[in-house]
Amino acid sequence: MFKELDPILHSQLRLAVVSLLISVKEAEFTFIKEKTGATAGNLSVQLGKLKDAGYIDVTKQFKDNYPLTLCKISKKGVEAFEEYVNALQSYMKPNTDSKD
Amino acid sequence: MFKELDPILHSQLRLAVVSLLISVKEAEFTFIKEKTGATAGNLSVQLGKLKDAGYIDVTKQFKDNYPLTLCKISKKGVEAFEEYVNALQSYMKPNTDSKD
DNA sequence: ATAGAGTAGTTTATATTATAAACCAAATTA
DNA sequence: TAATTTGGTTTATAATATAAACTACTCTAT
Repeated sequence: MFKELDPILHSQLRLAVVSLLISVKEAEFTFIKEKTGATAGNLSVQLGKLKDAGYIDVTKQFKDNYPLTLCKISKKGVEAFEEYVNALQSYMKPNTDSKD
Repeated sequence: MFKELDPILHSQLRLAVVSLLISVKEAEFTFIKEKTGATAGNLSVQLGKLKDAGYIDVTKQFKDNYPLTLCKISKKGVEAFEEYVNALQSYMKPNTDSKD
């Protein structure tokens, strides 16, 4: 009846990050922070979880002497997002009676 | 850019309950338990939260000597659900560039 | 050269949430 | 009348999310 919702994506911030990365392909830590309105600490933790899950690739560099964290969505991340969106349909369209 | 997701509904079980109640109008505790696959304890807690939020109405009766808990979606619940689904669109359709 | 403020994050501690286990009250069955 | 079952609730614990504090630098002004 109701599909499982990937717990990695069922988090407002992580979902926003993945959603954002799907549209922009690559983004800096601070850019994501601004767009999502997250605090740096929270974002740091959630990016770590997305990385651990293999949903994003994180590369750390230096730019103009400052540390720079770049994030990219992975194939697995795109697939998980699509699957998550698909699962949500089962909650949003309650009367799609496909024999439970 | 990303809309807030109502924390009351941003829970797999509570969302399933509300989704279910929107389609059936009224349901018994055990029916909801079966349909959602939740444990009784968890369901009891989450129904309490939905009730406290005013999203559902809970009436307790007796039927054939046994206690019977009936749940109905409220107007507020329907509205919150619609608002939640609407908010989700901002995550699912990342390129709907409506000036952040 | 060094104190103060700013950048870019990470770590840690705390609050919140979800879940499971234990419990309660009554009814049914053996 | 002693299990067992029904229909839950409460409580304890595990998992998650978030904020606050901290690290490690860099830049600027004195």
